[in-house]
Amino acid sequence: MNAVICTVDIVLLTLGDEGLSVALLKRDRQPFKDLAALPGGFIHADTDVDGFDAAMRVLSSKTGIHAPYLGQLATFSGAARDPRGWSVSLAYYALVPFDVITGAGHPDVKLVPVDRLPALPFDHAAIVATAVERLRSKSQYSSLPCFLVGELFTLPQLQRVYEVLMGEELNKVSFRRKMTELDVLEPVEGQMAASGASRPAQLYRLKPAFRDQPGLLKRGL
Amino acid sequence: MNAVICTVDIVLLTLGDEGLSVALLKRDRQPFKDLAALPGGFIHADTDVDGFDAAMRVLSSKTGIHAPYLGQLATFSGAARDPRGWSVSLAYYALVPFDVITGAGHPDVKLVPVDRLPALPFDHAAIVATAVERLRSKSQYSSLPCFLVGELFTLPQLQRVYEVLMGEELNKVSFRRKMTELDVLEPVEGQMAASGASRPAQLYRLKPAFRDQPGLLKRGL
DNA sequence: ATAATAGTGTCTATTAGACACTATTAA
DNA sequence: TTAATAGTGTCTAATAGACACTATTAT
Repeated sequence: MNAVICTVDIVLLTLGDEGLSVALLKRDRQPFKDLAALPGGFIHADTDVDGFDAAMRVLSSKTGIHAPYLGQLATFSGAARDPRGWSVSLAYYALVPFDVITGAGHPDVKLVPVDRLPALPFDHAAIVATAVERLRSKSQYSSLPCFLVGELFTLPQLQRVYEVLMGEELNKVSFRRKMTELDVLEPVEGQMAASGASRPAQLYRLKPAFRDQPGLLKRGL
Repeated sequence: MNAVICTVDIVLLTLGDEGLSVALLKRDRQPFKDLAALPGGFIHADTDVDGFDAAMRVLSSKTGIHAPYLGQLATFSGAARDPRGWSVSLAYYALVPFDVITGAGHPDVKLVPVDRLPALPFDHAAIVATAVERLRSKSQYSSLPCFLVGELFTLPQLQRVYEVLMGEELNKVSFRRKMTELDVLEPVEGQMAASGASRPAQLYRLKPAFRDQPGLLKRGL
């Protein structure tokens, strides 16, 4: 009755010069050996506490990255998605600042813009699409995009992140009102970001209570 | 490496006189035999196409009910949730009009208000809580609650459903504006609902395109 | 006619966006 | 000083809610 392959797959997203990108890894075993795919692996029933724990293990062992945000995405399952048999993939999505990936210096990790994906094995294309959709949706009404910037950031930087995710320009006054309403940021006193030949911007960071999970707005934008 | 129990559990929700309620079934086997629990069962890797297919099978075989809405909720997993070992439960939630459950006449199915749940086996209490939260959240900005009323309904009936789910009274004019904006309903010409000694209300039904999935609002409420 | 609830027109309050103005830096 | 971008005050537009009025039924 039961002969199900149980795996975890991670959609590690970041925002770089080429837009929203996903981390892909060359597969080191069959099936689809040597193809670029999502970082993933089997559930280790003897050592993993639960799916989230397995996701953290897979993410850090395959990429060396500790993401500030890691959340359950959805579960992809069925007889057709893996040639080895009926399988379940617990898909998680992680958000991480660009320089955390480049800085981790894992040479196998390739960042690929989500709108220029190569053909992916299994149903990984659908998993990535679901993750992107989830991130874009949550960007409408939460502070989730804050996990794509570094620990310290300015409001103009953050606004540009929101704008890329939402695919539209945002009103500066409204955006700042919404950030105030979200109430997840605190200014870092005295510090300013060095920009070009213009006024430097106030630096902010996430309030401690929101470093692991986003804050939510009543009304979006 | 793999010895994972793969199951499906269904949170079947409906709206009755006692408020939002969940369908529980007396377990017919160990563990927790004879305790009330969510309808669930093992994945049948030899016959189920995928998790959704397994959820439909479990729902109809255990309760005899075909729900107008069935969606993936989340996946609950880990070493501790099932005494038999490391397990994965693909949790789905289903919405169904009250009279579909009572009319199906499955005597084992007990409807229990979600705010007066008995102690439940496994992590079923957490699964139900997640489903209720999801439904309440989606009620803010989608037509999901429409799946809790019958095929034909009036706007005052639907508004009462939204009010129960959201736990607050809604402005009649605003509610109707939002329903118009959602654009998922069509009036059933000529028909009126028989009420008491007052003006009968126009009957509506879901537009065919929205009979399987809800419509969404830009701005909530 | 009266009571009861459905449905709508319209005014007011709240929220979002446009726009302009001041602030602060490098060159 | 100018150029460039940060940050804010304030007016206008859009949206949501309050309230009252008309509509339609049973008694």
